[in-house]
Amino acid sequence: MRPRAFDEEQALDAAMRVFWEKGYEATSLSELTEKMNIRKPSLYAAFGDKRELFSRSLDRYTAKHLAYIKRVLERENAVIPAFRSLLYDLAEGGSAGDPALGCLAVLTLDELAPQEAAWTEKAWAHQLRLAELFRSKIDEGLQSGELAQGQDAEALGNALLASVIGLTVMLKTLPNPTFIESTISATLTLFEEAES
Amino acid sequence: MRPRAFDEEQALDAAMRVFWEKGYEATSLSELTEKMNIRKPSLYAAFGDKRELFSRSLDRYTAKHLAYIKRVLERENAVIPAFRSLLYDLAEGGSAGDPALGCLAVLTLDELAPQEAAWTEKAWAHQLRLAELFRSKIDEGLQSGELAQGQDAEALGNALLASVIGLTVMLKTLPNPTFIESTISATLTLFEEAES
DNA sequence: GTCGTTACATACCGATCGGTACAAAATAAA
DNA sequence: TTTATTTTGTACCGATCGGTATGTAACGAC
Repeated sequence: MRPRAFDEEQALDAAMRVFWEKGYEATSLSELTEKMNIRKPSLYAAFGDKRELFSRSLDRYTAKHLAYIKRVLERENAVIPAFRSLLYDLAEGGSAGDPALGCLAVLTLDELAPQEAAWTEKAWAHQLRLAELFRSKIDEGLQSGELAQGQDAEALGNALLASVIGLTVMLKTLPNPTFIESTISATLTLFEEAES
Repeated sequence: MRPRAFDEEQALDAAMRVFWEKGYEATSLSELTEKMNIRKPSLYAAFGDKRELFSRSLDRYTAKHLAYIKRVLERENAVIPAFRSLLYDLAEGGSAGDPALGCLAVLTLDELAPQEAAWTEKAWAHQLRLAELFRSKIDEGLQSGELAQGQDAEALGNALLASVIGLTVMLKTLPNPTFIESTISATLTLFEEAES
């Protein structure tokens, strides 16, 4: 009967951001309630416990992240420029504008792999969706003739995903721009035609 | 005057292993003392606090890891087979024999980047040493004629490092072998000659 | 207005966290 | 054998952890 004094999605966004910055273990309820600007009982009433809150944060993150990657890949029709655009976008911090933030799904894989199977499965499923996205974009290039026949779109997509993950992790330390630049340009040579 | 009842390096190895499996935050002193098989006062006398113990564990890890990578790359004279060997070795769990363990240096970058600059600098310095190792191996291939001239050894090394990091993270969820196999084979096409 | 219900803030819970005081035990030097 | 010194195990410290009991405030229904 008494209405919520806070916006649930807004609070969830704040929680997602904290988990994104610090990971699950290093995030305390005190910091969560502070950044979400609600008190603990409200948090527990609306989201359950810390684990459920993280789970919902991760869901929200992967949904937004997938949409963001899809959007970036669609900015360019041609495949190689599209991936070049994606890689440079990531280097500049992607949707959040901060390269040092990294990726919550990757952090979940890395930090929580041994201990929380359900979460790492979520995070991995997200990577598989990205791989599928990559593959379908590459398929477009194969059909349009931009890419030479004989390349394995799925394998290439997987390799690009590995590169994206690796690059994302490296960016957390803000390496110098020439390092990033050279890494990206070499990564894009994955698209060069293989001479069987 | 009273001698140590435990071997310091052995205890440090045990600590390193726990941090490696769980990360810094999720590792408690209780678990450390249990796995190291020493009591807390002994731990603090020998290693300082938890942070110093982690720091020494990380140093030990990077030293061993660098030596391991170097060893693997030297197993094959030719560059491409050497990197193929490295990637498949990682897929089978590397020196520890467990792919799901991942890499402590990568985990440090990912988990501790915002909060502990000294550690992430150490972890990043390690990645730079790996990149340099990759570059010098690639240079060998350029000089021997195995690789076509005109390739940027440093850029290629960086891109391979990104792939290795990404692959390592992916392996923490034990994806199916065909996924890994296709990722590796596509990654190795980085060595295909670029047609300027 | 009154009532029923919900969300709110405060204040608290046991458990565990990282870290230490202290005294017994073990050794090398004398 | 005594003594000085270090390590050891136990038992404990304050702080913080995730999570909750409780009473009050704010609304919709009537």
